[in-house]
Amino acid sequence: MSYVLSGKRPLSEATRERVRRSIEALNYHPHAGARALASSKSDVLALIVPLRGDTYVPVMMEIAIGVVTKAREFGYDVLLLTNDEGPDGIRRVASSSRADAVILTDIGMEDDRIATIRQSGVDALLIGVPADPAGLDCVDLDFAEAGRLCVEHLAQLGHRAIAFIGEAEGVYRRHVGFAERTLRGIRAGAAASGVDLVHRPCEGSSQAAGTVGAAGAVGTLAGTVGAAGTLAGIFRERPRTTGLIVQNEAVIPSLMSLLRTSGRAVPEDVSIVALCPDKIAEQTVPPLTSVTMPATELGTRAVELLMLRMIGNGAHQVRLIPPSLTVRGSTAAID
Amino acid sequence: MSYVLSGKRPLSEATRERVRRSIEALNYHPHAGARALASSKSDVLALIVPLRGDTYVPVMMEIAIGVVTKAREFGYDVLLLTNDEGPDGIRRVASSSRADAVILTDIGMEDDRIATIRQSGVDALLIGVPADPAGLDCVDLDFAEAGRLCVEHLAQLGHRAIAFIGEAEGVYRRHVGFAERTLRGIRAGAAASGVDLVHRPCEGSSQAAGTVGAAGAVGTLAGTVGAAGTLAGIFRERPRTTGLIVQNEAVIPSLMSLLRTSGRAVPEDVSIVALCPDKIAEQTVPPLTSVTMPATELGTRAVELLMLRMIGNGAHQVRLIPPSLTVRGSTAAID
DNA sequence: TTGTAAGCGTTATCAG
DNA sequence: CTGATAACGCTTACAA
Repeated sequence: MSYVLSGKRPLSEATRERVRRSIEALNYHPHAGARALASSKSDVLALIVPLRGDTYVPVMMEIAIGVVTKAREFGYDVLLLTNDEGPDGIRRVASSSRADAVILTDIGMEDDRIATIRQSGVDALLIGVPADPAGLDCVDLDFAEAGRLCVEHLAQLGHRAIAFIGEAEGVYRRHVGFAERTLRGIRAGAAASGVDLVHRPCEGSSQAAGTVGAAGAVGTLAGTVGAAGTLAGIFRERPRTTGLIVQNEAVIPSLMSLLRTSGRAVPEDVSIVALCPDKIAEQTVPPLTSVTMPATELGTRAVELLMLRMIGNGAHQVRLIPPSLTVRGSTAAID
Repeated sequence: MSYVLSGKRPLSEATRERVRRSIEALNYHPHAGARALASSKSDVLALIVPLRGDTYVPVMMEIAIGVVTKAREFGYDVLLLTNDEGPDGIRRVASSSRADAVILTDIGMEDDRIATIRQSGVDALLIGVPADPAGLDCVDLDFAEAGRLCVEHLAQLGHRAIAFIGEAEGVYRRHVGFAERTLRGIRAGAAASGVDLVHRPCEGSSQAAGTVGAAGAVGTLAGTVGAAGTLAGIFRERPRTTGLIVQNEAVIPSLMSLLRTSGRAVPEDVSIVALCPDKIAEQTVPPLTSVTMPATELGTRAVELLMLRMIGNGAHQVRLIPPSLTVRGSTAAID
């Protein structure tokens, strides 16, 4: 017997010890491949991350760390795939038995990888929620509720005109779930509180970001608007705007600079609430009131749910993590 | 024969076609485990990333993307490990043949994982350079040269008093290679140009970051200093400082804010040159003159070199990527 | 409680 | 050029 039956069947303490010694003496190490072959389990999870630049990177990394750490606790290793292989990547690792299950991120409302998952029957877990999550396991922050929370906070402080500075335009065009849900939540919140709302997508990327003060034109990508342009536009169209909700973490620094440059003090003249990891929120001056983006937790929960599913747990589920808003220095009551 | 000998030996067009049909008909997919067992090659690379918070995350992520993308070109998959397994992680994947080689990041001058690599004889590639790279393959940005470049640029613009705002103190305590080399390069550059230099570690993390303007004390971690404290200290001790070199990308936003708050204009009163990814440098207002951190390239080069080694390429080597400085809006001549 | 042997799906070797 | 057949190292079912 290949010894290390690690509890698979009753063993006498005698042989158990005998085996232990041999395993030491021979410096024995089970061969992962052989094991996978015989047991038809690879003990590997595949994590698929986007390689696009318009999704905020630190969040992805935190998710990955969370996934790897938690997976190890269950004895699994994690294979990292980028999304440029598309649905084929999933097929590849699944049908070659390189991985036992896949974890997807950056889920679109109508994600083309979902069909592949349904067909191939791989165990899968989505970090994010598609339009139709039937028969799928998903984890995500409750973005709609998060959005609502932001508006509510601002409304309670007396703000009547609010602008939502969202993700890059491409994100909405791709119908990425979290972006759409946030927007929906914010709109609902605005309607409920009766506050005036505008939504402006905003590029987080380089060239379009901010060129106020530097020589040069604003916005390099045709039709897209960076932080500078977005902000200017907002105050031009709605001069009475006093509340800002920001989801695109990449523009936060520019935004703060631009506000100061244009003579608007935070939070005296304008309040900002961000939807981002706490780390980011705490890093600015003043620190930002924010709804936290619990990236690591998303990763760990993903693995936990996936383990349940692989154990054969019955019902598929969409687990939404309730958002929580932390008041910091960037929001204040309006006079 | 398991058919798909993919060119391993001469085949007649006849059988080749016969095989192709069967492979289609049976929806055949080679089993990775079986293949690994028989060929004793897993076609997997292990990438080990730190999970510590004081190393800048976006850089890690970019490296990972670079590694995965390039690895796929060679038909390899990438296993993601965190460094909390330490040397054991390496041993585990190597001795179980889960991976054919490992790529290490966050290399310390005296990295304890190096001993493990030398002993176990795994093919390895370090992204970073330890004190003694003999017998090892390494890739890294030439940080010493990068540091020198920063000083030189500032010196040429006429700055005589320069401050280097470095990584968090813990990074130096751990003797992380890149941090030490940068410092060395900067010191050498300062000596060569005869400019006055001070070096100040700076926490990039949350609480210690900046509390100017917000109620509360500065610096939560005993003995460490955040952006606010660091900056204040610099101008208190050397009021004539006009040049800043920043390596800790996480503090850049706070730094810019703090400078503005304290009434110092960039680049009129103080020039800043950063050592960070272009994306970050372009995102601020004004955009930062910087020496780029070619993270993706580091990842791709790592894989390329590793492939050479696995092919059996002879000599070990340390490949240093020459740094390049891009002038943007944050540096100007001092009258 | 323990030994034995039959696969698991490839690759590699050795005759034809 | 091609078809068998023995490894590869482990799991697991089946006897003992």
